[in-house]
Amino acid sequence: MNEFTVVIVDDHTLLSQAIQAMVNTFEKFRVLYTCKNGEELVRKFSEIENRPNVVLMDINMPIMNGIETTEWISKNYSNVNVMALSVEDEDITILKMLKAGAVGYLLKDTEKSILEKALIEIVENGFYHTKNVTNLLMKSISGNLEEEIIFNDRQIKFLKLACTELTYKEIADRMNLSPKTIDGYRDALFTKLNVRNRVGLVMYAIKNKVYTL
Amino acid sequence: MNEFTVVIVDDHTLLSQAIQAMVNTFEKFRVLYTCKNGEELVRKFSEIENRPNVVLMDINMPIMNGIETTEWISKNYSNVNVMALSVEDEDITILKMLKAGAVGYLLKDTEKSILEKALIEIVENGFYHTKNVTNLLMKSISGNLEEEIIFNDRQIKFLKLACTELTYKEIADRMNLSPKTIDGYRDALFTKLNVRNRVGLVMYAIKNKVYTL
DNA sequence: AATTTATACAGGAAAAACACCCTTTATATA
DNA sequence: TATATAAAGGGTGTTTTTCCTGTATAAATT
Repeated sequence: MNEFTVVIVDDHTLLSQAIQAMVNTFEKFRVLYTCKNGEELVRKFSEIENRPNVVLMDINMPIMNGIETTEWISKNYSNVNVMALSVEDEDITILKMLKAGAVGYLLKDTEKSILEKALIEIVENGFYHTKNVTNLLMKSISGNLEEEIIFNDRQIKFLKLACTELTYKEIADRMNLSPKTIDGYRDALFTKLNVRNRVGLVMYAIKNKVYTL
Repeated sequence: MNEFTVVIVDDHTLLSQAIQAMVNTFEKFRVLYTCKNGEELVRKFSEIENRPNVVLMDINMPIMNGIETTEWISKNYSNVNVMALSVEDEDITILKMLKAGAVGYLLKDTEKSILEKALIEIVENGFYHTKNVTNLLMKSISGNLEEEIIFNDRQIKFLKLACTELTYKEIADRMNLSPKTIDGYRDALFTKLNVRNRVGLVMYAIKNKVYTL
């Protein structure tokens, strides 16, 4: 009997267990165990000999998120297939997961039958891509994709503080820098992010999860 | 054979179907059908004679959200029990659901066994409250709870515009008001929301979903 | 009829934010 | 070794924001 094994990583226990129940109804698949976050998966991988064929990976998780975890799996267990299972359909997030090594990306509002089909495709062909993801990949190779903006540590720290009610002077104090330096940081980010004022910074930070509510 | 019926309302199809599979494994319960949002539930309630004993209700949904839907059910079908099933553990949200008539509030990171227990409690006793919810209710009656802040239409419009990169002068234009009036709106909200500056307004608006990203 | 309450708006001052241009000092890198 | 390049920060000026106090008017209450 040819049965494939699945591990589910999601911090929402109920969803995790519900998906488990669902996957276990699929003829060819069986759930080995579930994890609440990436850290738990790393631990289980070292404790348990039996490695799964497929990992169903949520992205937004505390401690160690889906992208980091996928990178870790790709690096250490390249024969384990990771399929992302997320509510986010932001291009950048999807690309990050694919770059991290995910071989599929499903939204949480897909049908049961699609999940089964995707799992089968993955174990048979090594990947499953929806139309959306394929289009995204096409956009990506043709360069029609705004590339990810990279920040250094200080910029991130500044951006986070800019999302508080502190004045720039107070931010300078917190970062042990001259207010003039903060001026520079701000102006550079205005240009880089193409925004006019602090509200633009705040919105960017929130939308791109630099600042978490 | 004494079987209770359940309806699931959630816009994430996969979760919806997975919970369905899970609930169907509970001895005493059977899922009648699932809905993607409140509107669909209203339609199904009018089309299908058989009404469920319990509705498992997500809160964040497009078109008609969990709170509105719960209100509708409470008003029109008081014998149908609504249990909220959400990722949000904000006091205000929970209270809104309870006020709307929900007889239980479970977070999505609870255990399968808790869900079953909650369902049994609800059909047997009419409610199921976790420790968190009970504590919240206690806080509520003792008045140790910051009450919900109410805004009028113009304040909401202003608050939304304050979340954009427009200056107050530009906001005044959009609202066909004098910049000085906008000054007044702003200052009143600063006091009301207890914030120092525009970032405070923006953060409040986002956290309380006055402004949607 | 008198009083409160809400709404719109004015003037003015001080603080903060924004814009631009320029210098120094490391650290790479061609 | 000459030359970028990145990071910190000074100078100056304008605009915007923030914080006051105060007025007028209409609607709602007492």
